[in-house]
Amino acid sequence: MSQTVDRALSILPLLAGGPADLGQVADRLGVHKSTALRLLRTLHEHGLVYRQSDHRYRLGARLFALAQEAMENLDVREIAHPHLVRLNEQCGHTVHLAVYDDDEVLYIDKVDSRYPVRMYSRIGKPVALTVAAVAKLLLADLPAPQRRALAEKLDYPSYTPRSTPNADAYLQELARVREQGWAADLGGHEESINCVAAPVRGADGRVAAAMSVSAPNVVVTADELLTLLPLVRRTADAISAEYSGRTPVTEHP
Amino acid sequence: MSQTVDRALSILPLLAGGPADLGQVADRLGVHKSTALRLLRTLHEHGLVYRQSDHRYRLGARLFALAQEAMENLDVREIAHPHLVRLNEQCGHTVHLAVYDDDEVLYIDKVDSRYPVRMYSRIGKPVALTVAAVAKLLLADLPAPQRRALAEKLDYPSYTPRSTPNADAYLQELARVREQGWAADLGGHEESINCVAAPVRGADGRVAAAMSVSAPNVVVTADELLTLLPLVRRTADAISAEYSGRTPVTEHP
DNA sequence: TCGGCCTGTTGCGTTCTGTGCAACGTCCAT
DNA sequence: ATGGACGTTGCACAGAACGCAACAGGCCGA
Repeated sequence: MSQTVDRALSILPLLAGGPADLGQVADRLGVHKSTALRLLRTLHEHGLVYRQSDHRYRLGARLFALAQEAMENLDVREIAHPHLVRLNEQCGHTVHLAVYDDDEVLYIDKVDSRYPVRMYSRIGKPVALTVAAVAKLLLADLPAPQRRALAEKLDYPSYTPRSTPNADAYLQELARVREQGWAADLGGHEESINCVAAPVRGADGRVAAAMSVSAPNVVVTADELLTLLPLVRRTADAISAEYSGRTPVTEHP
Repeated sequence: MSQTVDRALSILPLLAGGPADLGQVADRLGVHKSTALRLLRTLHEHGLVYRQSDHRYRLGARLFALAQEAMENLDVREIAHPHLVRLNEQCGHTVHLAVYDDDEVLYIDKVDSRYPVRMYSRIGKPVALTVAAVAKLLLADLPAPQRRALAEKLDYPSYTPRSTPNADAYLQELARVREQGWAADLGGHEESINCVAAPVRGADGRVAAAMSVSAPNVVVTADELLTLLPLVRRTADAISAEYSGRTPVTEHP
C-alpha cells in the first residue's frame, strides 16, 4: 500500500538469505542504486540492517532483539481467553489454560463449568505434575535431559490407584504424549475426575501452554469426554495459530 | 533519511512493548490515523505485524522467521577471517577458529604461523575435546545437564602428564573457563605446544565459536604466550561485535 | 429503541518527499 | 597510467504519501 515502505521491507527477506551489496539489492528491488542506498540507510539507522566491513549489508541485531522482546511480551492468556470461552460454550465443561515455569506448571486461566457440579481449582495454583494432563504436555516438550532430571527429582504421590507410580512410568507416559500430541488424565488425580488436554504452540513450534477440558464422572463418562478430543485439539490449534501470528492472509474489512 | 520508512520502522519497537491499537500508534508516531493505518497495512502485508481479533496490532511471526533464517545463514568464518589474518600479522603465531557441532569441536579456519616451526592441524579435523582450549570454551557454554552428560561420556586420554585426567577435573576446568571468559592449554595435548583462546559470541550471548593462538615452546614460552591474551580477547570481541551485528553507530563515509 | 460516541476506514486535493539521472570520488586490477 | 566497477552526492521533477473531512459500524447509556 505504501510503495516506499514496501520496497524497504522487501529488502529484509532478501538479506535473510545472506549478505548482499548495494548493486545486488538495487537490482533485485528493481530500483536505482541511489534509491536502494536511501532505503538501506534508513533500515540501518533503525538497526535492522548491518553494514559489514566489506560494504555488504546483512540483517542487524535489532531484528533479533525485537523478535525476542515480542516473544516475551506475548500474552498467551490474553489471546487464548476468547477461545476458552467459546470452547466452554460448546461443551459446557471446565476449561483450563496452564503454562510451565521454573519446574512448575501453573493454571493461568479458567472458565468454569456450566454444570452444577464443578471441580475445584484455582488460577495460579501449581498443578500436580505427575498426573495432570496439561503438565504431561508441558513437560513432554522439555529437552530430554531436563525432562529426565525433573522426572527423577519428582515425588510420585498415590492420589488414586491410577496415579503415575514412578519416574520410569512417567517418562514413558511423556514419550507417548509427545508422540500423539495430546494428553489425558483419567482419574489419576481425583478418582472421579477426567481431563483431556491439547498443546498450544508458539512460532518456534515449542509448546507454550496447554489447554484442558475437565469433567467429573457424574456428568460425563471418560469415554464421552474423549469424544471431545477433536474439538479440544481444534481449539488449541486455533490458539496456536493466533499466538504464533501465523495467518496466511488477514482480510482488511 | 526516508521519512515514510522511518515512521514505519518506528512502529516496530513501539509494538515490541505490547499490542497497541490504531489510535495509540498514530499518537505515538505523531501522525494522522490514516497515515498510521497505511503504514500498519504495509507492515502487515510483509508479515512483520499481526492484527489480532480485537483489532490491536502486535509484532508478527515473520519477524521470528527472518531472525531465525538470518541466524542460520550467518557465516562465522567469513566474518572472522580478516580478523584472524590481522591477529596473525600482529603476533605471528598460528591462529585457529573452531565451532561446536554434535558433540564434536571442529577447526573451521586457520592462519598458519609465520615462524618456521609450525604445529600440525587441519581444517575440519575434530579437536581433542578434553584438552584443547577452544573445546573448553565451547563446551563450557553448553547447558549444565548437557555439559555434565557429555563430560561423563568422554574418554580422557593421557596425551601428556598435564592432560585432563577425568570428568570431575574437566567439569571443574569448564567452570573456571566459563567464569574467566577465556581458556588455555599449556602442554595438555602435545608437550611442547601452548594455546590461549577466547570466545566469539552471537547476538544472543551464547558462544558461537572460539578462537585460539598456538605456539610451540621453542618459539615462545607459555608465559610469553599468555601476554598475548588481551590481544586475543580483543580480537574475539571484535569478531563477536561484527557477528552479532551490534554496532552503536556506523559512520557513513 | 434510539442517539451519541468512539474507533477504524475511505476518497481526494495538496504538497512534500522519494525518485532517477548524471556527475563525481574512490578503489582495484589491468 | 587507465579503464572499469562500485558507492556516493545534488538536483529537478513527478508522483506518492500526507492530512483532512466525511463515512461506517459497533458499543453503551439513556
